[in-house]
Amino acid sequence: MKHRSPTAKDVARLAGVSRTTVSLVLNRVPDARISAETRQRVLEAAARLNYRPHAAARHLVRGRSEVIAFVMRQTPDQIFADAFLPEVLRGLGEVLREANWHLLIFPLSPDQPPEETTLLLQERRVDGMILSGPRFEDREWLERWGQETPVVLLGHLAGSSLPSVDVDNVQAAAMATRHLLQLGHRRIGLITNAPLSYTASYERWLGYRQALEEAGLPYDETLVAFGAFTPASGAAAMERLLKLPNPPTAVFVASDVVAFGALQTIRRYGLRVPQDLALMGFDDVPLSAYLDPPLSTVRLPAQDLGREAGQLLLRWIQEGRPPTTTIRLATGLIIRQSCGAGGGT
Amino acid sequence: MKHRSPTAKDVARLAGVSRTTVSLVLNRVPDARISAETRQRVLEAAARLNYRPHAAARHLVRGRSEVIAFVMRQTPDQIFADAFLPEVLRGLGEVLREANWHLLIFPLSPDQPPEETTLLLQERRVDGMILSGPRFEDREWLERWGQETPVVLLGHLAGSSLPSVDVDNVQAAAMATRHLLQLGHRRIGLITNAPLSYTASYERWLGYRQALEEAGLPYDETLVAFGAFTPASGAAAMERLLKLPNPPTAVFVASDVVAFGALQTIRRYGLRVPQDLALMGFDDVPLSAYLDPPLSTVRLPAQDLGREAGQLLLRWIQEGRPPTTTIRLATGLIIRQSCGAGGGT
DNA sequence: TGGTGATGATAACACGTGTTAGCAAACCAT
DNA sequence: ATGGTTTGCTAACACGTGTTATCATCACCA
Repeated sequence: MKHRSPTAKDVARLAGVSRTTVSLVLNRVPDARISAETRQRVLEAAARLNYRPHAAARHLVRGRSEVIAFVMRQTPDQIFADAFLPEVLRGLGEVLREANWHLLIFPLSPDQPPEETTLLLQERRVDGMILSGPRFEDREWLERWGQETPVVLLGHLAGSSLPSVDVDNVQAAAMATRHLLQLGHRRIGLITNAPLSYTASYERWLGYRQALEEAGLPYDETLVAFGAFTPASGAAAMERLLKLPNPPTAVFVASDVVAFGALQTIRRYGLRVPQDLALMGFDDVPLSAYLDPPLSTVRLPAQDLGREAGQLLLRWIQEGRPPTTTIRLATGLIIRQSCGAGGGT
Repeated sequence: MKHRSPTAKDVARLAGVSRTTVSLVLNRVPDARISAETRQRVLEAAARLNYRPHAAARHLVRGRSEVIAFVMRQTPDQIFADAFLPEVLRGLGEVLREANWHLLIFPLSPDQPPEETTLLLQERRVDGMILSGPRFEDREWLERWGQETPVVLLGHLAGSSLPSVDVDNVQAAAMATRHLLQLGHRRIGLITNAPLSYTASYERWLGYRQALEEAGLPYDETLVAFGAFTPASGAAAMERLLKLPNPPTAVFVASDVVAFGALQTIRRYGLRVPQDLALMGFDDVPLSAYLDPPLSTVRLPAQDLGREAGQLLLRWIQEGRPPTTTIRLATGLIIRQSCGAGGGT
């Protein structure tokens, strides 16, 4: 037989007090006058019954679910490229656990309208959401909802006033490109991680240009090829670069996963990395260290991204007004062998 | 000013009927006698107000949250090895979306006691859970809770009577090993994906033995080395095998990720794959196709795993009694170049 | 002795929904 | 006309909690 789980009424009966008293004790209401002896009895009764308040009842009366949604606005391809998504969730999860909040996962592929997520809010299922990988098309919708409802962007959306957490892509891409420049390369190619309509992609492209400009080098459009999340796209992009009459001596691929495909093409052309062509990736996917040669790349503070996003959102919910902050986390350059500057084996 | 969201009472007022009628209409109660004209008025009012029932209120009165938990019982290392976890979530997400249920993510690292998840159930936050990567230590706990509360295992736990969904590891490992046998190898090594205390690891080891036995070959303990989720562990394991006086001519690595490390060691020893040593992986991690040489491996139906687990759990919840089913999904052999049977480039 | 606070606890309401029992009117058959 | 059935709707309760207003008791002081 199913055991009905104990309610506050049961605790009250066992302790010989009213249900109100139970509530006052267990919620530690500051200015409630309860004698030490009664308090003790209530606590013991609750412990003996192993009482836990019913989340829905609490939600109903308090107006808070203590749940937030993590909306994944990515194609399967992107999720696959986002190899560090589990890390993000881990950071986020830690923050939530400390606050005793919970996380609802809501996959929302780009062919679905963003309106579907508003159901979560209208049904009061969640108190706020983190939108991972916002898209340009979402702007109008966000503009309407973002003012009254807590939303934090993970990734960036140009022109949006919503608080967001992201990596400093421009700085990171510039840093990676500068490194190749310092190694003496003058013809440096770029393979993007995605079409430029994606903010992250655009910003990395910007960083690449910025580094070239600093070095007094012209921007050569033919040296830029476009990837689209997958290794296959990287393979095709690299092929285009290698077929140039005057191919680059180094290529910055703005995604490790795309770089895997690029590397495959390089091998197919019989070229050696880094001797014939230096390669630099982006993301520091866990497997990059195990490529041949190990891939130099840019490391993202994935766990911190999740943590910061969670803290920002909780702050908004608890304080009632949006923090105007935009957080940009710094990245780190990971030098391995593929760029030609590597140390040991 | 925050707009108070409309309740059923508002709809009732606008339609000029009682709240009860609104509820009867919107829930399509079968034997409720409502005139077509009234029904119409209610529907219009609800649409005009954009009314959505409050999930918590519904939950409270119905006794159902329509949320299930996905408990990730993995170390960070394992999650990293579980590169197809996003795929699992996608399959699961589709099933839930169709049923209008939701998914709560609950990370539970192995150093936390499983009891923590019971809070989710005691607070009635979820109606059931999918335990991904159950551990031996969880058995006692599952035995107590699993009888009264819906839990589906993703992965397998020996001796547990709970419904589970998993890959047929024995068959899969035997298939992989058989393939190497058919290529003429007689000294075939095994590098496990994890210690044998992990069921999946144990079963793959079993399949390996089974295939050897079928072929009339003795089981040679020295040819078995133990990995532990990471490439580094694979590198170390392979090193041990290569240092043998009579090393194997082929190695089955029961995890692609571990195989990456193994491959690195092979290279370090100046050996070629597959000419000097044939290699076979397991999991078909997305990047395996882009290794040098592309890794032959076993493909897991990740999306189906999630889908089946979701369906099983929903069935249990809706029918009120546990399905005694244990679902074992078949795998597929992916032949690339690393085992020496590969076709073109 | 009567008034004033402080102390300790509770009755009663609210949150928003699903559901059961019942009521009034209309309809039908005898 | 009368009694029974069907039709269309609603009042009232339940779910489990947080919170406010109120009540009883007792101590204290003038």
